[in-house]
Amino acid sequence: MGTNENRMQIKTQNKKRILQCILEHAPISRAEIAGKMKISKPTVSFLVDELIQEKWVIEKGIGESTSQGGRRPIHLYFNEKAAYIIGADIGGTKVKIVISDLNGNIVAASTFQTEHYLNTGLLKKIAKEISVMIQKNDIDQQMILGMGAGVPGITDTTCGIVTEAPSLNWVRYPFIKEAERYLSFPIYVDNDVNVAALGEQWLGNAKHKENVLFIAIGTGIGGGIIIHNQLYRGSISAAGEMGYMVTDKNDMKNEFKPIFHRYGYLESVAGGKAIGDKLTKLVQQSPGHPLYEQAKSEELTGEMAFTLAKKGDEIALKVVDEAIEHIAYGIINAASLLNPEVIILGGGVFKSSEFILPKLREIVDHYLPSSVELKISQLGEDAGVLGAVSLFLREHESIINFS
Amino acid sequence: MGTNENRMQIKTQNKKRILQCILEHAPISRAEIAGKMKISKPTVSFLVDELIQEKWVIEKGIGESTSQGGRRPIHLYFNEKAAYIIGADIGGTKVKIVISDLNGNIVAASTFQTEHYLNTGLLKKIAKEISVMIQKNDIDQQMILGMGAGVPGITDTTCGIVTEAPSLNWVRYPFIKEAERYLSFPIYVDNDVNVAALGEQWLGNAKHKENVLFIAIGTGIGGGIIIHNQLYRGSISAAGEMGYMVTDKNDMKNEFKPIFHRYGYLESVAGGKAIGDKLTKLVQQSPGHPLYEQAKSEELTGEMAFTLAKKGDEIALKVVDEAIEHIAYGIINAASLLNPEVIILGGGVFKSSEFILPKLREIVDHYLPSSVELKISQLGEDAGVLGAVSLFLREHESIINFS
DNA sequence: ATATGTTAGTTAAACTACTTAACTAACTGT
DNA sequence: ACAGTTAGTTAAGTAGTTTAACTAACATAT
Repeated sequence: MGTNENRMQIKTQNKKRILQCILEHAPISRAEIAGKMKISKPTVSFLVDELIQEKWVIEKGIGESTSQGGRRPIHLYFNEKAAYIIGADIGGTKVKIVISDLNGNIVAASTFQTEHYLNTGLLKKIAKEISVMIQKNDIDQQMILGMGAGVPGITDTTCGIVTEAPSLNWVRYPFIKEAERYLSFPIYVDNDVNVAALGEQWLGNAKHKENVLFIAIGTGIGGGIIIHNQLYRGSISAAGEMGYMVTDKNDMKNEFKPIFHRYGYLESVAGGKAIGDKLTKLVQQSPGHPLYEQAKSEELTGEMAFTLAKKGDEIALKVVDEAIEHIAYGIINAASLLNPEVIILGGGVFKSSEFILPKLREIVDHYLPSSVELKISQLGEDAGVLGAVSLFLREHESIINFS
Repeated sequence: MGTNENRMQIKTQNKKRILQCILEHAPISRAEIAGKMKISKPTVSFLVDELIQEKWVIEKGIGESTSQGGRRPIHLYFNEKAAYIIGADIGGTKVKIVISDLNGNIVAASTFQTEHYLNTGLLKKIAKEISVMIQKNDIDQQMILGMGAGVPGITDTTCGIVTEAPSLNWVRYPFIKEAERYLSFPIYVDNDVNVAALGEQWLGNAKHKENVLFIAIGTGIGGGIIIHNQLYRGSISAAGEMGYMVTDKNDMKNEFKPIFHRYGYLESVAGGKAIGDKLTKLVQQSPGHPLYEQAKSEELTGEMAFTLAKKGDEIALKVVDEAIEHIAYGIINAASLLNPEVIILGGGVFKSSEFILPKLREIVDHYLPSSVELKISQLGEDAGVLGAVSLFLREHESIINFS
């Protein structure tokens, strides 16, 4: 009957704030915390003692007195090894799983190809893989807090259902419900790009930025938006769908047919697949081109286009430059609207970042009134898994849940 | 020394939540509040009694028992007349001021032309106008909580400085500091479009929507973004600058020169001024056109273009249709990225909404995968002033400050 | 009419988690 | 060794909440 919510809340809240403070400013003393957080010294001492008992915090070493003397402070540290979290990046071609500590240090990692398990139960395989990782690394089962996962599709994060993930053949797939059949800890899912954005904000190039746009350019083009330090998913989890942007009004009318839903204009002219297709088409019309024969029998890829372009191939250069231009206008549009502190570029295409970034910057800086920081994903391949860990940390209601 | 912040906070917070609950669900009883908010009955009773003492809440009438009997509940109402707030919409051509009660009912309104007071102290005039309004309507000075204001320019809301407002000749104008010279209550400023967005969310077509995009198309084009029920201003207060969007890659390269800063591509092809200019140019080349002579001596306006287009004039129709197309692509781009619940169209151009809206809807619905609610501003001319009132209510730290 | 059950709102006591004030511990400099 | 300073603890007090038990006011059935 009734709840202690009000009374409880204030204590839990203070505890969380103190833990957050220790995490950010370690090493730090009890006295310093009391000063910073405007909580009285006895309260801080009491709550810190509880946190130490619960293993979230450790005392280690003592600091120096000031020049005016005084007792030396006891250093408090966040105990990053207090618990572990699983991060899973489920892609169309491969699945990446890590076990991470609370500071995002990867203590174990594993990868497998998606295709072999698409029909035989992907989550069963994931659970098995996790159990192997736990055993191999001799981790206490009890110390695993839970799992975060990123999936390539529209996800209803509140009920844990993947609305649509074409590359996994999932439609209204009850991800969390399925996962809970094999895994006995709490699980959270979100779109892979959103998750990657969280990763970059936690440990990458968007650290300490309140408003972030993460743009992933792989086969298609997607965006993850962080606003006021919070993931913004939109009214129906469709925020960040940059692939649907229109950067050329006339081209739009002449060539583009929005017949295939889930496939937007910008993707159709600047996505990885689109670049590959266009290259294939042009090379097929150019006898004498080094890939002329190859292009007759198979589709060339976007990656090939960038490799060729870097070598100075004119056809590839043309294809690539045009794609870059479209992306630049997409970025201008997004930045005009969102005015983020930083825009992070990720996804497969950006392995050629040294090649692309200067070109992008030139166009963007030229047309945008207020300049934006434009950076490449710092975590690269790990953005997904670490973001998944971050997702868990943010969503899970526990002492460790910072906002 | 030290603060009672922790203890105080929880009480104030509960009080605010209760007041908010009464505001939303009036008439409501103490018992109902206790149930809804999960606060114990004695606490609710105590806090409600305080709120009644402070005049925020009034008891009025009693409700019916349930069919199973029981004491009849006492109806609690939010006392919308507990205090009054000034809302000011400062435009390039006119200034509109209202005195509003706490529910946004306008109890007094006044308007004057901006130009006469641009150099002789706009804020002094505003203060004078307010004082006249207060006297005329016999309002107790003490009951005025403060003022919110919207200005047509980039505004640093944290320190109350208008960074740039071309139509007012303001550069780094210390708005709040100036205002406080003449007015003795707290004041908040923000960009006019942001403020209008707040207005629509409070009392207009965006009511109860968490994520809103307000697009104002007047001389230029601007946007106001509400995300997670909070105004999103961007990293340097430049969010929503939709005027800088690019909807036509080639046109961009050929014609558009971003020479004049603070003037974007989309504005340059679809803003009110741009429409007028284009019409003028085309009419000048069309001898026999009803406005042929007029166009030689003066610039035609965007409004004229719409009036003509509605009558079926082919030249105007062409100009207007092209602008609408650009705006539609702008909306598609914005909606792709933001996926808001609703997009509200406001600003001068949308006096011709019956004409424009169907055309816009057709293009947008055709190219956007997830359909968006596209609506005209419900508050119209009052969006600014009422939004300004809402701005005050949100920003001001008082019992009335809901989030 | 009266008894019974139900719901609204109040009162009194208990409890939680905070604060202040005064303490001890441990250090620097003269 | 003594004064001055800072870190952390202890003890008492306080604010704001809760629970439990109350009164008030109603409907329905006997």
